[in-house]
Amino acid sequence: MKEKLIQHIKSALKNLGIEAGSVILEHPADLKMGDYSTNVAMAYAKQLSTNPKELAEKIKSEIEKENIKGMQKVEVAGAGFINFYLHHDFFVDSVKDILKQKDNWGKNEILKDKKVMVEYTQPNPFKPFHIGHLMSNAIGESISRIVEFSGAKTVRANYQGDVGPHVAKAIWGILDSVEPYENKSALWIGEQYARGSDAYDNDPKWKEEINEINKKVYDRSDEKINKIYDWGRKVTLDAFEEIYKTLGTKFDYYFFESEMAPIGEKIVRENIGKVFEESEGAIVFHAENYDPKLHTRVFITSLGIPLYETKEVGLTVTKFEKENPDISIITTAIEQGEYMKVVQKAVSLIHPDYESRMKHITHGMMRLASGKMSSRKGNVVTGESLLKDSMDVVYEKVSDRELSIEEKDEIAKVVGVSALKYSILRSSLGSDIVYDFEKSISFEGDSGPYLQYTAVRANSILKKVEAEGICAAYKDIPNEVTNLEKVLYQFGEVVERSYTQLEPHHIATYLTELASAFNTFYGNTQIINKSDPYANYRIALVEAFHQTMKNGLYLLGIKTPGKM
RNA sequence: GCCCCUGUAGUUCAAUGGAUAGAACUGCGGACUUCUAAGCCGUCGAUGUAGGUUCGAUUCCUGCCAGGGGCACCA
Repeated sequence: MKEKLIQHIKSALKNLGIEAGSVILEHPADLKMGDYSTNVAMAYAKQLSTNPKELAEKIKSEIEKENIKGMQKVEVAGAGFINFYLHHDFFVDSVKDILKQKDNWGKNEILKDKKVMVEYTQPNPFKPFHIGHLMSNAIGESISRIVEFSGAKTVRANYQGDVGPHVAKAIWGILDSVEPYENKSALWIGEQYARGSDAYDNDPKWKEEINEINKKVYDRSDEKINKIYDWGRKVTLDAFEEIYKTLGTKFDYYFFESEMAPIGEKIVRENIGKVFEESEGAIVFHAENYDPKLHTRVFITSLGIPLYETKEVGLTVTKFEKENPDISIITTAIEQGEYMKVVQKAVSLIHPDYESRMKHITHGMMRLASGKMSSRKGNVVTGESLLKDSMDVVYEKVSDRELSIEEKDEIAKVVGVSALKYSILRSSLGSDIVYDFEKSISFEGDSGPYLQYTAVRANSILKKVEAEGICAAYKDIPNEVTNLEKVLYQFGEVVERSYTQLEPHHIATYLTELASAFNTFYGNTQIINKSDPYANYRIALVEAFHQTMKNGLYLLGIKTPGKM
């Protein structure tokens, strides 16, 4: 409808002798002011040195001549807004359409035949999976699904730091531990990392030991260290895999720093003199020569060790060579922002055709309401513990319901994950998220569980309807159009907007509005009522709502439970 | 010092240059007791600051203030 209407407005303008570049069509904040609204009259009034209201009236009569299907009336309001009111048939048709499209409802073809690679999560073996990884995962998974809904083939990638000082610190802790390591968990390895990290900062002797281990990890010259390394890498990666399963992520690629280092190093060395330069014994990139806002970074140290920058070069080139994506998206915290600009500039000089295809999405950092997180103080909130706490709260809430233990476990998992994911995805990506367990993991109001709960209420109506053998029909339609209908059809537009801005929170905001509209409808209307001729249409409406909520939650990476 | 991000109600967040700046939580006040009350209805309450551009600015530009991040061998 939106595109069609824009075309009609453009041709109306053309008839009036105005060549319109872009036409802005929006949904008025208040549904009373129409279903769509445009400001073109105000925008072009000056150009024609005419009164916006008069121009609006002219445009209105041009549009009325067209007799657009599904349009009930056109009005001029305010300073010169043209408001469009859709016909009841339009809403009924969109409900029908939703039930026809089912799981495909909301998809578009913006990225038809395109391939998009999304890299996210990036936890490091030997270190805990912390809240930041949870954030990146929630955002990256949602972006992946939004891109998928926009018609692209999505390739999910994870990039993990399996070499470097953090590994040496953990191994130092493991070696230093009096207990045998063989049956220990990823959690325990995380604790050893914290001890090693502490040791590194507090005693030059230990620092020296850890540096020594780091070298051995690189060149694999020490049998004992190799054994611990292989064991620890597996244990932590397996633990991450469990978390991905809970979160609902399945990666197509796992890239490791150990593999990217030699690839990147080769590329960097081949481009010395062209892109990179030698300076004080190190290989550096003077990005400020290309963009004054960027800065110089070291890519290979004076000791010849490739840094993170170099590995990133290797990773970027590897991604393009393996999959040749039309768009390559990376999701990380904002702290990587400036760094990434420099690296991407360097890559662009080597491969100009990659430049416009690389996108870096940054999100804020998650911080604790009660002071800073620090691995040394031991007040790190790991992703696992957070997930577990959230699930425990849900389990407690459903404990007295008549459900089997398996059902309760599943609900705890699905709703617990939802509470967390929603609290991350509800806000735009720019700002930090202050994590306060009591407040941030909310189960009422603006929250994931609220959306799920609303879907569950709809689902139980549908289940009952099915049992009683009543079905959806469009024969008798109530006179009044509900807000629910006015919100439902907008879903597809919201998905498009989420993609063009790469902002999942638009979905979250929309779903909350949708749930609220449904709950109002639910509270005021008895839906199952055999003596009510409108009952069949209302059932269709409930079904359309349930489908839309389910598809929307999917885009947030959240499952829709049947009961809760 | 330079660069990037962010400042909206008591709190956590929305608002594609537009109409009376929306929600949620909290506070206060209600309804029904029916298909799940994790729900519904009402109410109190906000654009950091000073300019500029515009018919119109929370949104764009500039200065200032505040918070976070980054700036040569960590990742």
